[in-house]
Amino acid sequence: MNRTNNCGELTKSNLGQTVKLSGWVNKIREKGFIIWVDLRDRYGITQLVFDKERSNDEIFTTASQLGREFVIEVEGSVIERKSINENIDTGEIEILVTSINILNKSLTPPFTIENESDGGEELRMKYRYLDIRREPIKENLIFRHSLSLEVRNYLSENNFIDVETPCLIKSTPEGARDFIVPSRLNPDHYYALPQSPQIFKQLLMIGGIDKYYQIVKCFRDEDLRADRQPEFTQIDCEMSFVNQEDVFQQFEGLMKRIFSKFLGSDNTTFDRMTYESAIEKYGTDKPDLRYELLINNISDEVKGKNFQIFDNNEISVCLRVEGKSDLTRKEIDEITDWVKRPQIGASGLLWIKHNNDSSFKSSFDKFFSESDLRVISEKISSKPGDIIFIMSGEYKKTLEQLGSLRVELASKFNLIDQEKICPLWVTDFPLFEWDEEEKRFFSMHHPFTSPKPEFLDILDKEPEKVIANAYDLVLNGNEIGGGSIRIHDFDTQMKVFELLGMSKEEYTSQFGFLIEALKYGAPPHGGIAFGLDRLAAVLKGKDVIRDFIAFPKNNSGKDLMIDAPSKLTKEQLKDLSQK
RNA sequence: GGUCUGGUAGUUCAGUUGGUUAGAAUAUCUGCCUGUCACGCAGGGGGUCGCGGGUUCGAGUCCCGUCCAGACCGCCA
Repeated sequence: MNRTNNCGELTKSNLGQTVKLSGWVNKIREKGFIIWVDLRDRYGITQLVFDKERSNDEIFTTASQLGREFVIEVEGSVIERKSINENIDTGEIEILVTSINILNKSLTPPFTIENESDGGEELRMKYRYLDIRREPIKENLIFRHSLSLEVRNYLSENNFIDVETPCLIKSTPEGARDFIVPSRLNPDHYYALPQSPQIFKQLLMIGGIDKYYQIVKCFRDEDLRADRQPEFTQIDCEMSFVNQEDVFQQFEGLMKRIFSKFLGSDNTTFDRMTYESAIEKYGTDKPDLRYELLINNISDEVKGKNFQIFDNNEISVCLRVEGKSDLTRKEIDEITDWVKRPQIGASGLLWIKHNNDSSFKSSFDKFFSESDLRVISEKISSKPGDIIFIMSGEYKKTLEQLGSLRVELASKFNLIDQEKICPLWVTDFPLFEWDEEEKRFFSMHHPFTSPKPEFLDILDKEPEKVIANAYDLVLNGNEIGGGSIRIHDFDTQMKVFELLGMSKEEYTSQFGFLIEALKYGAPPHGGIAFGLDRLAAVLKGKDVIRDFIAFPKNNSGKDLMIDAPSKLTKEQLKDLSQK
């Protein structure tokens, strides 16, 4: 059975050797007297040749009966090709087959097993095992392996140890919806699958494991997106006796190693920005710094001209797009329609053209004279040839809408330098977020995030103003990781639970074990978690994480291949004491 | 929970104002082919137009409902 070589390695240097290969029939080309078969395995493609002169009849007949994706094993000699195929590594040689064994037949696959498959998403997911035979998917899985190996090596070299934490844990109401698992032995009681090993890693710190990591599955029962799966993998890390700066240094090291190994970039610089200025300048907490296109606040400049939109709104902000003053009315209308879609929800879009002849033209000329427009132009340093898009409205909403437009315009006008790598620490997140519906505070990160010490004295009085020791790592506009310095002090933790509207009974029953643990010498600690699936996709410049996961779920959380989730039998339900 | 887009041959898609036998490419099958590698040439087979109802002389096309898929909003501590 044993193959002597794989299908990706034979070259001219192997000429004359007798080899044995195994694999799948990728493609058959028949020309009457001669048959070529592209044999494919994980490592590549090798061309087999059968012909009426050099092969015996039996072998030639067998070859003529092959179909796509048949699994075969062949023996033969490595010979030089008469015409070279420069597209593949083995293109200089072929195998003149002397014996062939069909190990398994195959139905004709429902889509082509090629780099650019003709198969749609749904089919590829249903027959994922065939999809994985395709080079791009296979390469993604291999890449993911290399990435996670590199992460393990770095963390292990830096004294982190891999500790496994349980998957059947306790449900908590805070945060994302839990996936629930009924307990057969304890009727009416339920486990939850972890949204992250958060509390366990903190308990490991209290247990004296001062540097922990785990590449771990996490589960969140929320709606999916192209970059979000209900089960996903985190690189989960925690360290004791550290502050935010220590965490940054440690994980910039990890990222630099990854960028160097996988992107060939040896001197990436990490920017830093507070949450507040990210929102102000980019309208998002995950700015893409590969292009400029900053948001400018022109509220002061535009007020007082009797133009209601500007006068009555909280904020007026603009984007200056270089060299686009020649956009037509139709093009501007299209952009306006884009921001007015319900997904963005803007009520409109105003514009000023800074024409090439230095004159100005705007969509609100009725209210603004040329010199009024010049004031705005000077404020944001526009140049002849630029166009300025303006939105007005409520503070955060408007910034976010213009932020969405910023991303859209960057891609529409090709402003993104794909070669750039722009990692950014976003820092100083608020500790709490006010929820208007439930009329209470929620943790912006999670309830174990520590407030910055200088805000401790206003924690009670003005919780909305408290800044947390929390941070995200953003790469090219994607949130690839996030973490915080945790609360290690018993009193502060109780205070935070109370501010979240929890009674002593509630937080004791939900997090009693953690509160108890904080009383037994909890060290100061903090950490970070990276989304491995997303990191892999972002490093490869892809938006969709599904193809970096061997067996992903679809848009509605289903696995189309195994047909999950599915109904249970009455017997199973009875066992679980469920109705 | 919501918005949008799509569902026609194994597959990817086209299908005009509602009008003859629903097309193309590719895959598949047969024959031919003395060096192919997106091989080529000739021919054949292949359709519940997602499903249900309605309008109409007549529906792939229009209307209503429903299912499925994808993108997004809400959601994702």
